[in-house]
Amino acid sequence: MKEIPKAYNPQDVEDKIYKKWEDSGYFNPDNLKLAEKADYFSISMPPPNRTGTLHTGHAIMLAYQDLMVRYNRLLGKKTLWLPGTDHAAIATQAKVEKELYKKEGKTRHDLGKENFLQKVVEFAEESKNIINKQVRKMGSSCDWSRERYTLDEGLTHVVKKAFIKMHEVGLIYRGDRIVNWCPHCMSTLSDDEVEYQETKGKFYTFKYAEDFPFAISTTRPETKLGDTAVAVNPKDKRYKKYIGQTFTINIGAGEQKIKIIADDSVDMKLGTGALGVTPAHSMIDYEMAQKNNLPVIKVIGEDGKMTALAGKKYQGLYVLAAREKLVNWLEEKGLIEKEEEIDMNLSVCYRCSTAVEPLPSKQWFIDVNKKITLTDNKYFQNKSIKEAALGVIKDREIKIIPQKFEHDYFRWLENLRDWCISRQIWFGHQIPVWYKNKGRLNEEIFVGMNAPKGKHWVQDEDTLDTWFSSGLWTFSTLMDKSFVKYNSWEDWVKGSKDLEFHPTSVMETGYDILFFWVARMIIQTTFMMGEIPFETVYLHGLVRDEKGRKMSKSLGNVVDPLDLIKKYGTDALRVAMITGTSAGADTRLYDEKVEGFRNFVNKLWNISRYILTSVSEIKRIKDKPQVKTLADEWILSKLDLVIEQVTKDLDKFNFSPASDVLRDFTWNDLADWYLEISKIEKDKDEILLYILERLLILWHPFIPFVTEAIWENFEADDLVMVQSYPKAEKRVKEAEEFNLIVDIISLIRNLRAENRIEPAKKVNVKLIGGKNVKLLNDQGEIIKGLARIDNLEILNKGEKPGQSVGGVVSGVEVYILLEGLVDKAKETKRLTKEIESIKNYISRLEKKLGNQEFVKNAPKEIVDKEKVKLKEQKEKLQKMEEQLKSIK
RNA sequence: GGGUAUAUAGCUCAGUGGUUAGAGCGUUCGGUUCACAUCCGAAAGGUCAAUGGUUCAAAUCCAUUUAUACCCACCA
Repeated sequence: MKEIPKAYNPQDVEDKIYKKWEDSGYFNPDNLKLAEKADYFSISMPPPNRTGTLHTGHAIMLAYQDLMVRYNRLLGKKTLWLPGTDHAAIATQAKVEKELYKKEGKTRHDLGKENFLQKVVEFAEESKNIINKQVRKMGSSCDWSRERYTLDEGLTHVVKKAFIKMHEVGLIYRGDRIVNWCPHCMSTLSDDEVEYQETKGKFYTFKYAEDFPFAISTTRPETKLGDTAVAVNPKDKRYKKYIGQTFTINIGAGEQKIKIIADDSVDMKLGTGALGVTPAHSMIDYEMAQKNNLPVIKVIGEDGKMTALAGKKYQGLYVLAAREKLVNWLEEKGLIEKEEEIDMNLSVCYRCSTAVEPLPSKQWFIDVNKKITLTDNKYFQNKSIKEAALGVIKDREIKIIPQKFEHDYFRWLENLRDWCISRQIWFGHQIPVWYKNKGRLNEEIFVGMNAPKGKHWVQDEDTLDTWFSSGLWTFSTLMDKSFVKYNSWEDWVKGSKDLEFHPTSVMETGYDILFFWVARMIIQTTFMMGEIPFETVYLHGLVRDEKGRKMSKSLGNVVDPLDLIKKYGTDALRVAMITGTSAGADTRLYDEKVEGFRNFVNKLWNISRYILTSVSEIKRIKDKPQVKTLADEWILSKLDLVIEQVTKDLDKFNFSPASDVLRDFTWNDLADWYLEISKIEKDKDEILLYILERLLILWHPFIPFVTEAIWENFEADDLVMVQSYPKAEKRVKEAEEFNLIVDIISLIRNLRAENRIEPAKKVNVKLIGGKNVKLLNDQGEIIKGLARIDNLEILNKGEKPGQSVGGVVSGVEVYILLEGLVDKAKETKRLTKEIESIKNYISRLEKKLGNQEFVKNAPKEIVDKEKVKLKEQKEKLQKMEEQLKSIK
């Protein structure tokens, strides 16, 4: 007999086990021994950013996905979990820039594009290695042979194809628009990359000039240097007479012509009810300017400083300095009427928290409203991107769990504006567009896979939004890495065997990137493939600290998943993150919680140790062993119920309840009760092994390491990760269960009588579904305190099932209410009560309807309604009576 | 400003119209050489946020209120 350590030590086994898994080749579906017509199950791993290390968000995602993947693999499906990483353009570049500045005091421009990119690539490679090591540490059973990277050759090729195809049908266009500009990253941002911070701001009310007829209000006086109009509400009597007039002012930028325009969107109550229109630096103002044909004057540059158009006095100043200077000047001139402190939301860059500057700029956009028709694509038959992406969720082709997020998804899409996809970043997919004579009148543009022939073609310097490539992730990763042998896109798609795993089965990710990523995958995949990217979206919540706060460096409450793994083991961390939470709900993670599951893992280890060391021979038990006592029958039927419940829960993505059920069975029923019995009633080897074997498989998706480590004791057999999932046997008849309980109670009495259990000690009666036996008097009221078995007269075995077990305590008649597994008594009682209640109701209804006066006088609808009710209740009654009969 | 959640034991959470509302942790008490102190047993602890309504029956459905969280918009 092999020595099994007293306590489970994850550190000793995890790496070894992972290596064993990886060496087995079973992460790769091609190596699974499968039934011929096996279904597939596939998940694309959301690629972690190559920006450093994994955090708890990654850990929870890996735990969920590995759980689903292992479960489906055990079910015998052709299972693929495809790993990879994301280059994360802005994020990665920003990180390297920060390091560079910290270490060498240099900017990317000091290094030059080539040298800088070299550094980024090195950093990204290093990050990848760290990340992949950590993904392994989490026990992820993903197929490393299929690992992909958003910047690898194949994917880059797909990205270009996507751009070109979208351009061809007119979805991608180049245009002048107001974009969100981050002066620090020196790049555009999409609307979703802008965040808001609550800040205190000053709300100034002033006149442009002494002779200007009224004052305007703003929080950003410096932008007023670029004003070309003042907008007022057309209903506003104060200003009606000025509409259409033009005034000339000079606040430092030279002569500015200000036209008074009317616009419904102006709030008459806010400030003076007059709004200075700065077309170049506000989205709304820009729209007004378009409507009214106003000039756009750009007074703030890409570097966040005032431009020449802002006037000599202000040129070159940062916006805040310019603001101060202008306000001082206005004060001197006595033009300021009011200065108020207000709370406002400042737009900031989601990467570097720099204030975002809206700027007019020429960029590439995806048109979300243009209707297009594509051959062989059912989603795009005179449909826009918006409509197609709405349709797949509305038609429930894609299911979102939890469903409440569908609402958010719809609202986001409905309000979606054209998506700006060009970024002024060096690291990423360079836009596949070449120019000749860029910016001149005779400019030529070429869009294609490679540079066109001929001289003087220069490729667009910009790169694509990182989400443009991630949006293609589910299918691009399944296409052959090498496309060289294919002549066309169609050939490539046809020749890529792995596309059999597409659409992927599940997309599991955090709800925080529903818009960023999930929505874009839907958009781009339906467009490129005429296929949905995934069938189900499972969204998990954010991981928070013990107090429910977001983890952040500044709060110092960041939990490193690796620390927890070191302390408690991967299994404990995994199950701690999944238990006690539901889809879309945030999870709190803290030491005590993980510790609790470490204790459980150790418990399972010891249960196994006990069984494996006490049986005479360790072997697999294929068929249900022979039942010798009622305790055997009980534990085996309980196991069946557990299998049934767990399977049902996992199929419905209810992970937490599944682990609860398993834990309850393992700890309360098996360890605390049945193992104790087995010490007295001998000859239970087969049953113990039978249960252990199945229990390990059931637990495996949750806690893969410890289950595999224990499984190693079944030496002759393959890994637990490729066993077949247990199926529930036919449920034993309820009467048997009933008798079983009675017998177990008898058993306890006998044990007492033989002095094998101390008579004074209260007996553990948790055997019944983990619940206590409670005593009721004949009124059905609880007699406080636990049933002392000593005081009970156990019923005869022949007692009719469906009734409580009765007895006498101190002269009072009592009933044991059997809860949990055997709930016949409970169910009977409940049904009887309900039936009585409904009967009562029915008789009242009948009486009412039998009353001629009521039928005559009451409105017809009410009478009809009552009739319908009566019918419904009668049906219900019948159902219940049948139910009651079936129980009896 | 618009929206979406959430509110159940000291804490973290189950409970998806039907008995007497549950679990884990924590607390208190008792035990423990014999698989496990990373253990075992027991107890205490609840106006199910408030109010009103629907229903034969409400923690559960509806409305209002209060509190909290998140998302979106606006930022004149």
